[in-house]
Amino acid sequence: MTTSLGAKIKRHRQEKGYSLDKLAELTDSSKSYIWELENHDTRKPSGEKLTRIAQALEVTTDYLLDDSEEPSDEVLKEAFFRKFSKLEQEDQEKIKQMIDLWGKKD
Amino acid sequence: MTTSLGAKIKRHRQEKGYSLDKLAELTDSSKSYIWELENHDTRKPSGEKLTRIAQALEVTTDYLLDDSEEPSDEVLKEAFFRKFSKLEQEDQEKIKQMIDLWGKKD
DNA sequence: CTTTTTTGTTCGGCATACCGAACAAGCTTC
DNA sequence: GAAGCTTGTTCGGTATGCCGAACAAAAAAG
Repeated sequence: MTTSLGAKIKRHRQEKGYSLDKLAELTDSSKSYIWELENHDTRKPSGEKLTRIAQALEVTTDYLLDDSEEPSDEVLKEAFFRKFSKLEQEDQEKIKQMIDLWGKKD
Repeated sequence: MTTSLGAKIKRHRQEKGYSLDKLAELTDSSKSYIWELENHDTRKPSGEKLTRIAQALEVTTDYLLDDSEEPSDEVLKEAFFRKFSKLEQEDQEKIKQMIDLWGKKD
């Protein structure tokens, strides 16, 4: 049961309640192109577009490209981590400390 | 200190001792295109090409695309991740929310 | 209902991703 | 030196990524 790139984009976009326009805006794309991606499986977006879309939908590029994979916890976690990487160093440190703290409680 | 996509490909290709031809073969590309990627920073490879290249060079697509990241960060990611995954679901959610919040400030 | 706003769809066209093949510039080995 | 490899470079062409803007459908407001 293969799930195409287009179907994945559509599913995650709708799960997030985004219109074509909204997702286009979030990814610096045109809504017509987003529509083409969803409905014509022949399209091969550039790495840049793909990462923008993956970020907006909070999944990984690898997940989007792989025809068979289901959105597992791993995928969501990785997408989450990408956000973390974008934070300022200082804030990253705070989060790390928190994780250390929580990790020790029982 | 930004490192462009082209520079990264070239560096990792040479570190692995691959010729243009060899990398092209590994990624189902033409060597002329690989050369263009390395030497013309205007190029924006498709998601498919990008993942093939990332696989051949044993790096991540995110690393290739992000202008600032250093390869050693990859190791840090994994360590951070392992800790995070050990937290209880509830605590993971809290961390997520915090990251979302901090990510939005500018 | 009619009008307005939001959403999805189609289409023509410019820019560029990507290729094959030819050309150059090193090498080795004779 | 020349002949033969192996690398890197250039270039013309085709396919397609991606856009804007117009059109259609549906939903919300009046």
